[in-house]
Amino acid sequence: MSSAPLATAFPEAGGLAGIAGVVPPVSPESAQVRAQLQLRELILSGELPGGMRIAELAIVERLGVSRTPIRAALLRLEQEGLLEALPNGGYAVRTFTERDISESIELRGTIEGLLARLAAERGAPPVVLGEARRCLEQIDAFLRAPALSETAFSQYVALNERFHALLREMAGSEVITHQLDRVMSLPFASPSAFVVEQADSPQARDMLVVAQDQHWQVIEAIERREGARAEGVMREHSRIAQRNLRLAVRNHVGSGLPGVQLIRRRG
Amino acid sequence: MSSAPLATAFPEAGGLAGIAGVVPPVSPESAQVRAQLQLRELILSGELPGGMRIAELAIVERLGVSRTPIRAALLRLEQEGLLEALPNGGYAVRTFTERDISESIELRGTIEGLLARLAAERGAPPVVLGEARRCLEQIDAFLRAPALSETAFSQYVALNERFHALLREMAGSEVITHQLDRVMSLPFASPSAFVVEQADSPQARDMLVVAQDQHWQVIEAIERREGARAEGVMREHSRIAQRNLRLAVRNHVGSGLPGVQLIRRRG
DNA sequence: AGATGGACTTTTGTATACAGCAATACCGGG
DNA sequence: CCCGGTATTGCTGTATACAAAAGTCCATCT
Repeated sequence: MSSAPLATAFPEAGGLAGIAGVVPPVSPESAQVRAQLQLRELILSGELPGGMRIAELAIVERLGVSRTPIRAALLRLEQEGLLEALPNGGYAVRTFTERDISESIELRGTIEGLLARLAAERGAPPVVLGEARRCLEQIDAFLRAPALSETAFSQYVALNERFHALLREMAGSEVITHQLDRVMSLPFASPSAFVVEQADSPQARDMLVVAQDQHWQVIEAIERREGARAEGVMREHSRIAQRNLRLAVRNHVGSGLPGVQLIRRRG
Repeated sequence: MSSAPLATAFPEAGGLAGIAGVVPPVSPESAQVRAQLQLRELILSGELPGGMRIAELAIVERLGVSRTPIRAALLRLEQEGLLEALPNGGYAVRTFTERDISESIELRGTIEGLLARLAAERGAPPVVLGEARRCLEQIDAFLRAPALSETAFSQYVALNERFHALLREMAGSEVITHQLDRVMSLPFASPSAFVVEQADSPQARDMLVVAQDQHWQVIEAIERREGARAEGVMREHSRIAQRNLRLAVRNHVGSGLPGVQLIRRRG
């Protein structure tokens, strides 16, 4: 607190960090981005529990950066939906009811449906379609095995996200894609949010088989210019996540799942 | 620039404002909010034309507030979609193609459709339904006149927005409503964006009659728990805005419409 | 005892200084 | 005349000082 003149000697590490060593010099990004990432990490890991008031100075001490980048990070996290602004200044860690998450997923499915329909109606670029097919073929290869290893699952997640990204690209709509990104930044709204959680469940593979079939049907619908079908399939596709959400909440699973502590019973 | 020591003598007005009188002491809000509102105003009025790079210092001089609240305002306007962040720091005023706007409207219609469906499926609170009916009856009263005055139009706009707000309330979904708000903050995505523009058109009243019919049909669908119908009507309802957009662009109308300068030919 | 007032503390809002970075312009050499 | 390198300038990122507002706690008065 009294080492002000020294601070500028550590411009990259910033403020107390270089002195107290509170934070290892982790990433080369700007302090703002680092603060944002670290804060998100702290929230999702449960160290900053849902409902807790966030004071800037506390974060300053914790992350070893000055208030300015912290404020920016807090603002961004608020826009992202992880924090809520309190009436008289300051922020609190937001909590989510099961219903909130369910609605996020429904919204995600609706927007993905819109994108799929647009892709079908306008026609998707053949290159992207080709990439999507190849992506799906890779998933097919994974699913050929009767049981899936841990790593197979995480690779599925990667391919799944890639496929969804390609789908967004097919519609060629910057505006809608951008808004979809916003929705997916909400906890658990992303397509693969609960996949890993179900990895050891006996029906886990079957669930993926169903999802993968929907992937193929969407591609087919888009190629055949069947807009309504493409939209419908994507909406239904999102409801797999709904089921997984319900399972996760029922079974109290998910101690390993980052962010579960933010789920509040009753809303 | 050189009056630094004096600045703190004008805490409320802030910095240069109290000295140069660049800005009348308009509102009692915080400097941040004021800056955000004024900046939006400057952008939508075309004083900061589309594509223009925004330097913080320039805004500081213009608004007479220090960099801190300006930065916050810029960040918020970026999230809002009016500015885009440049790769090497700083912002530029975003421009929109006709297609961008069309997609914003389509997205708005899709989300409103989702909300209408949810309201129908879950059942809307009778109180809100009642308010909506009364709102629509007021619009009916306006439309009884064969031709509409300027003020009648602006009152229509107010009632229209109120109706759409009530519709959002019916679904009772905070998450989705919040995202819809985000979408509607994009220029021209709001339900009444182009209504006023068509005020002097001969078919103006007819357009409103059609829109008002859709309003009633949505309410009826929600009351009868007809989810798919409610959704479909709301989607189609948004396409009136699509038509108005096309008209406005074709006729080069809209010199009075705030933000038209942001529409870029070709995308 | 309870309420009320006031001092104190905590926290955010705002202004501003400083450093690094990037673009640009200018100058010298080929 | 053109090219390359360097100085300059302007801008953002960061830190921090200061002020105002909100909350807190205690003492005093009713």
